[in-house]
Amino acid sequence: MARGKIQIKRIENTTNRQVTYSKRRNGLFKKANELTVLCDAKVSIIMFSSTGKLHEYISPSVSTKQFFDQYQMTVGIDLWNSHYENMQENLKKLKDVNRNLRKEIRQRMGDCLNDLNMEELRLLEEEMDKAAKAIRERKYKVITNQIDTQRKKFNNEREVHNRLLRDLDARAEDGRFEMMENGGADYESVIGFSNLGPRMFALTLQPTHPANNNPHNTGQQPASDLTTYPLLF
Amino acid sequence: MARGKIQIKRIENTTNRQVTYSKRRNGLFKKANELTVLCDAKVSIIMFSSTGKLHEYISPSVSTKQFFDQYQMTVGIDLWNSHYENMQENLKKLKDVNRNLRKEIRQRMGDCLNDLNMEELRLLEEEMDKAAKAIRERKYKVITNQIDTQRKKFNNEREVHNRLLRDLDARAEDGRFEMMENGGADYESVIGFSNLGPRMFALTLQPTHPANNNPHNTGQQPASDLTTYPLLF
DNA sequence: AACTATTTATAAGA
DNA sequence: TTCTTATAAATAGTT
Repeated sequence: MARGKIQIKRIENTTNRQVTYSKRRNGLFKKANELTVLCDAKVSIIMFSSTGKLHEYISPSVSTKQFFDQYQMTVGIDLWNSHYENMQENLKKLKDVNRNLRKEIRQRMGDCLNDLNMEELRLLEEEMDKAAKAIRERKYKVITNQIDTQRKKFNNEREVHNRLLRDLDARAEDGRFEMMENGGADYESVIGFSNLGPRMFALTLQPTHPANNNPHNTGQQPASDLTTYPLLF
Repeated sequence: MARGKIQIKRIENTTNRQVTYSKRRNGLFKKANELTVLCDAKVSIIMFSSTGKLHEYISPSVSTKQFFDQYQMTVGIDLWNSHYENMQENLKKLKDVNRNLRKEIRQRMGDCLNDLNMEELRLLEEEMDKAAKAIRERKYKVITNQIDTQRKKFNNEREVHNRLLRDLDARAEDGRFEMMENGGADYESVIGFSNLGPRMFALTLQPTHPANNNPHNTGQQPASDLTTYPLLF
């Protein structure tokens, strides 16, 4: 446009091309800015040189993102929706799977049986029976474990108790000897005390089955269950 | 820039501003296009007028989305990351819910019972019993519906059959009279035919219970169920 | 980068 | 809106 007209076609000389790019880019940005000011417009220019270098002009008081957002709103198309199409697809699939799982649960709870045919109902019933059996077995196992724990705890306590009683007994014997040496002053009380030991001992050891006397177990399961304990340990 | 220099500041006259916007916009786009061709560059111009109108220039052979993508890559910031993160969060939540649903189903199938405590097991068993009952009831209803349908079908067929037999019988009677008049030429075949009617009739009507002779029902349910049909209709 | 002859853009008017 | 045109601005080629 000066010192000779030029054809509007790719400039083959690289240096020349880059110089022109630089000059005209500045010209473009200057014009854009003038337009912004004169006409109260918002302008965004983004350009990549042939070497891939980025240059950008944007009217003051606007961000690139705001520009994109406004652009999308105006055009009415979500440009980066395609980015998320895959994800959106996944999301949809998951929701579907979810819905089906919920339906299956409802069927296993006895609802929504209307769209099952005879064969499906039969299979479901079979599965339910099998599952119920497994659940009962598991419940039984949990019970027996609890009982086992209690039994061990009780055995341990009994052991301690026995030892204490034996100690007590021994001391009572010693006490009797002491009393005899001292005369009958506190005799009665000592007799009472010494007799208490063996009686308690008998009471505590009498039950041959440990669980019968365990307060933690009483009421937790029916009496008939107790007869099976020996088989379980 | 002609017929007098102007100040680069907002043009207050609206018409004037809009005219200038239009003229300069064309100028900008022309320059952008020249730049594209001359320097082998990619240029995107998006502008909004003060009235909100959108105008866009983009170098040929590039889409706006490609431009945005390249812009993001070059700038190194994902402008729509927040979109993405939100979606990812949703995806994760759905997967979690999904996992829990699957677990619940497994529990209702009798697996994965280990992390249920006594009370949970008890509740589950109760639910299973209730569900099993509902399923059995539904199954029963489906059976009775099937039987009802078959019964109606059979009744209809029997009705048609009876009518056919009556017609046949009547015709056979006429035929016999005709034969007697004609002499014994085709006598045997006519006798055979005429006898077939009543015999078929007897065979078909003999069973007092319709379902017993219905081929669609045989094998679908045990014989004992058949005795209940009269109660169901 | 700076210069400058020339082309191009455009403000104002029609 | 478009055309015209005088003039401002941009810029190709040169230094």
